[in-house]
Amino acid sequence: MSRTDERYNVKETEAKWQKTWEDRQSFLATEDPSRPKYFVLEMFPYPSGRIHMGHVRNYALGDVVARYKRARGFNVLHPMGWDAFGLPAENAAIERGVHPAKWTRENIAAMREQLKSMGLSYDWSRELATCEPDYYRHEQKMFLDFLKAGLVYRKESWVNWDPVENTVLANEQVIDGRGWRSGALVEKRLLSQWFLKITAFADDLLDSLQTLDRWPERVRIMQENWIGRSEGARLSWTLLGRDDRLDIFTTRPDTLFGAAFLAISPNHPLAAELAAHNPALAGFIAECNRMGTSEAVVEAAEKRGMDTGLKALHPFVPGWELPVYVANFVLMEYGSGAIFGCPAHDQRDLDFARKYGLTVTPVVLPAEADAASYQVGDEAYCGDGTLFNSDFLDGLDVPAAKAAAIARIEGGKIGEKTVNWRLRDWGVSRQRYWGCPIPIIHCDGCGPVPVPEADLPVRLPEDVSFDKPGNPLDHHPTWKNVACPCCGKPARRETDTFDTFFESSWYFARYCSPNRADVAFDRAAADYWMSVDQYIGGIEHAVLHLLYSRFFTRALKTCGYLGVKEPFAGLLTQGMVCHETYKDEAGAWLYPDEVVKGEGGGLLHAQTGKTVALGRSEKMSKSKRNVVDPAHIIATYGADTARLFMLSDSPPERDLEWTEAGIDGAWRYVNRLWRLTALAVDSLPEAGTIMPDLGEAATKLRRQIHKTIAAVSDDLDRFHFNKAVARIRELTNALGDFKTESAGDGWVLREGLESAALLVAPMMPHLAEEIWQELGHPQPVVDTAWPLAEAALLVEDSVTIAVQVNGKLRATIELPKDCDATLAEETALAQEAVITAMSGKPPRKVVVVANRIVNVVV
RNA sequence: GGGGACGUGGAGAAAUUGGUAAACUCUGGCGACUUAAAAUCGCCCGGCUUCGGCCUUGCGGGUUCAAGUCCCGCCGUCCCCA
Repeated sequence: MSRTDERYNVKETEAKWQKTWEDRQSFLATEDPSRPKYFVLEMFPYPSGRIHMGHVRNYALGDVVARYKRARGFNVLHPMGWDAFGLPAENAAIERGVHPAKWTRENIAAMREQLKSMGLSYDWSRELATCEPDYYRHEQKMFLDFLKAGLVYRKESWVNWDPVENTVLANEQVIDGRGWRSGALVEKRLLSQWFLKITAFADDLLDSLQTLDRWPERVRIMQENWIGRSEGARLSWTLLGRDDRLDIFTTRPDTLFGAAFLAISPNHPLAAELAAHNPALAGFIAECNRMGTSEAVVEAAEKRGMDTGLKALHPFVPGWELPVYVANFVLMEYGSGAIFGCPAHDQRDLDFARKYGLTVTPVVLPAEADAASYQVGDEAYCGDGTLFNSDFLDGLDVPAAKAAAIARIEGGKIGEKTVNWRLRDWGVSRQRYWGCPIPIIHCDGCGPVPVPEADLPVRLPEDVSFDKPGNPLDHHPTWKNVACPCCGKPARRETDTFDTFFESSWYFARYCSPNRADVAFDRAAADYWMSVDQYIGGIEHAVLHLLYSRFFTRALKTCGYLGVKEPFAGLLTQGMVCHETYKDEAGAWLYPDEVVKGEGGGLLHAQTGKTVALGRSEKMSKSKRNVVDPAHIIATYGADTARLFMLSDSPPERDLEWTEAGIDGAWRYVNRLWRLTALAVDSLPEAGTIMPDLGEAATKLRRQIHKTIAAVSDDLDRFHFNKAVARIRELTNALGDFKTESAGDGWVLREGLESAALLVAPMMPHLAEEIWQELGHPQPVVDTAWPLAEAALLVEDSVTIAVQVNGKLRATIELPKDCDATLAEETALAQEAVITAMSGKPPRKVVVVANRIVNVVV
């Protein structure tokens, strides 16, 4: 049997190299101050039980970066772990009677095997799972340290309460106002909850975005909007007939002379007070509270209000009384929960004024408008202009008027310039079992008391039952009954657990010293590895996870845990993996493997033979059944093929279209490169032979080899993986077409195959190792340095230049590189096609761009 | 409503600072090998053409010797605030 008849044995080969790497401990990371470090991290998965294509893409991308940086001489840290707390485990417990801990640990074991089959270069000795006490004990300590540092407080806050399940629901578990499982109408309840003071760092979280120059612009913009800094003024108004005053926040103090009303939130204390004696108002407030209070709902809803009968006195105009409304579009959480309305220059205020017949006085005059005739119709004017109708502000532009109004406010001691934030403090209490216990004990005498550090961790009891609705920690017979650490009297443990974003806010740093039991971080190790040099994951975490982690890192720095304040120096947000969708005649979704191609090219149901309707390509999701199981793909084609497909065609930040044809194409390439090597290897000179004299064709191929090395290196540096793949394929095509006729030819072919193996190794590590070994190298690729391009081969001595006449391509000419402009011009003008195109006219101008183009203008 | 991204062949996509549009791949077509098929290999594949060329990067303008790339105005799709 000749070697060409052999097939590439994926299964054996991939298993062999995975074992080799493991035996050699190739990816074990240790601190080594003599080498530059590189910390590359992919967002750790929730252990749902099986990996999906999104994981495959994420981890394939990360592994390319890790292996490439390793080959380039960096000391690489590339760890993996499990975001192991969360609701699905509790759902499994309720639905299938399996304990969350068992369910989670089994899922982790299954997914670990799946990840290992991908051949990823993780240091598995650093693996962590957030549900284990040796992980979460440290975050209980952090919480207590944050408490000492004044970064934690307790306050009452509204939650979604499911009265049937006796439990709190996350916003996404409330569908059309009802609990997702029970279907019961959700109630709002006030609960005492713990908050982390993320707003204490609002300024720095915003300003430091500018230093994150290796983050995508759009993620920075999203965070900027989320933090939402706005400058304005706090202003307190006198209320007629009352001793107290009403504080409002405004970003437009310049428009105070256009004020028509004041409005307070339905949840404002003043509203509650007035409603006590006013049933109509109480009814209106109740109605407002049935509507959601999110900004989105408020924006969309009709602007409605009710006059309280109260009057407020204008701060600048004696005797000017304004009505005070309760209005549904004023949020208690923003500013002070009260505003003044200037209808002419704010759309919401205008809608409101028109509805309730309030006066609309314009005070900002647009540049071209006439002061005498200017009026505001259905659209408020929010642009720049000159103040009028405004007493001491008349004639000023908007910024100057703001400053002048604030100066007058401050002078009168009725308010001050202030900055307001959209960002709210982070409520971390969850009324859930499967999470990290909050280390607090409630004592009737002493109040909430921190668990003494010596008693940490507060372990989650495993002997719980999910028979009853509600939080199992609450109805555990003994767990919550403890003595107060202060007075020793009977007290109760906090039964709330942390939001699971808590665990993911510091896991990256834990990888630096995951096995230290006594401390969360070994300072020397953390100082060496942090920050993460490249973080890779989905755009869906652009705001919450990334912002919480940035906050947490700052809080940890404040408490002396870490030396850095930014967790992630570089960020790559990958696109989704999409697939076509299919529906049968009844309109039910079909899995891709239920669909076959018919004779005429139409789609048919594999079993019934009935027509299948093709839908648009969408993100793979269980509900639309447009999913392909990575395990099946890897079992059939191998990890390298799956990885190659993930990296080919689309740039990483864009969505990727999964196709059967595409995976076939990747599979063909794997075999092609293998076959090319297997076929050629016997006729090649030994590895390490000195370069003989080369013929013209061999020299040309060498140039291409070294240009490819340079280009692929550059592509990988910039995460242009699809371009890198294209260039390696181009090189492979050239190697396949190359005819070896002399010893020199064989030498260059070897150089080409070796280069292809090394270049492709970050993407297809198993195949690369196999080829590399086949080519006679005893040392694996994983311990081989990245190839370097010979600079002399990157420069061409002649270049092809385009010749245009009036901007239209007429000829191409071959010229020595960097040649004289005169030579270029003369050669260009001598071209027959150029002469024809000029049709006898003399050139008016000739533009010569060296090594690129000659443009003749006639 | 506000903020952002994107729009290039039948499809995914390439195209340093404005400088030869469509690299690489998929699909499709033709052919070779084969008893046949698979696999593999070779050729073709934006449109029109009087075979000289002409047109073509969502649409309409503009700047420039030169625009996929820059500017202005539209249209469409997607994402975030949610």
